[in-house]
Amino acid sequence: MPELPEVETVARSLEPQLVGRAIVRLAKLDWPRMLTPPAPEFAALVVGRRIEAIGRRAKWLLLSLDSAWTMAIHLRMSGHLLVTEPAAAAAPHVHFALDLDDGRCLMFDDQRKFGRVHLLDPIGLAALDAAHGPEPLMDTFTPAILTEQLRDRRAPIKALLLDQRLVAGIGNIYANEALWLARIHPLTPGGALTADRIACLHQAIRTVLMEAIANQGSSLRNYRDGYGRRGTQQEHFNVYDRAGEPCPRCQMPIERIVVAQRSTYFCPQCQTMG
DNA sequence: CATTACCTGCAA
DNA sequence: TTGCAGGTAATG
Repeated sequence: MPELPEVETVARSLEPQLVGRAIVRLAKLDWPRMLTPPAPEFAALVVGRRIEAIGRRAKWLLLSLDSAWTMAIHLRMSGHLLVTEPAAAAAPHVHFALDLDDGRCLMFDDQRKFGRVHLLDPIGLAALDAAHGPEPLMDTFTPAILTEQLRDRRAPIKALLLDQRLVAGIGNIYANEALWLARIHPLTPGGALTADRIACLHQAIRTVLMEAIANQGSSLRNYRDGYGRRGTQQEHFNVYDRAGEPCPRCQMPIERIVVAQRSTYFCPQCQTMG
């Protein structure tokens, strides 16, 4: 469910609740395959440790412990994290919970069980970092870098935007929204985009992600922040999940096609291949 | 490269 | 009953 803006919102909402807290117990684990390493080793490495900082890389949440280890959490499609009273860990989709030293509990609720929690040493953390492309909201993401990434690529630009090795953190919603904003047809081969269109796309990616963060992300089904609050960006979608509705720019009905096995929404009039 | 698998729940 | 859902890894 969450893309970069949602994960960023979760990180910011968890920070005041978790930084400085110590982990006192692995309180629940009813879906063991979500955890690496396995529970006994995991518990031995985290119990008694303090959470020093919370960050994000791509769609991964990173909890730095006061040791060499980092807890890396991926919410995948339906996961969310909450800090609340320990009794709430009994809820049916809470698969993992850590008791904290303030009497509260960090819990991972995940209906579809795709989410993952990994404990990484510095080498593992470096590998995670290296597996992803530039962060689109950092200065390292430039039109020149994007041009480099798209050179000679024949795949549709929509598919390329979902590839985390090209640019980190974009998912299905914001790929659709960024292409609409840049007026680019989702089937345009990546390598066929001209320099000015790539510059436009670069700016569009940053704009849609920053706007979504300002609205605490999009809550369609499961997404909530670390306090259980919904985002409001879903109220501002221009094309996502709006097949048949008029394009906000030209009134032509939005179309739905499938690209890279994902629903793709676009305006057939104002989004072009060239 | 494109399928398929991983899971559950909801709406058509 | 079928298809679809904010993601990615593992297969052909």
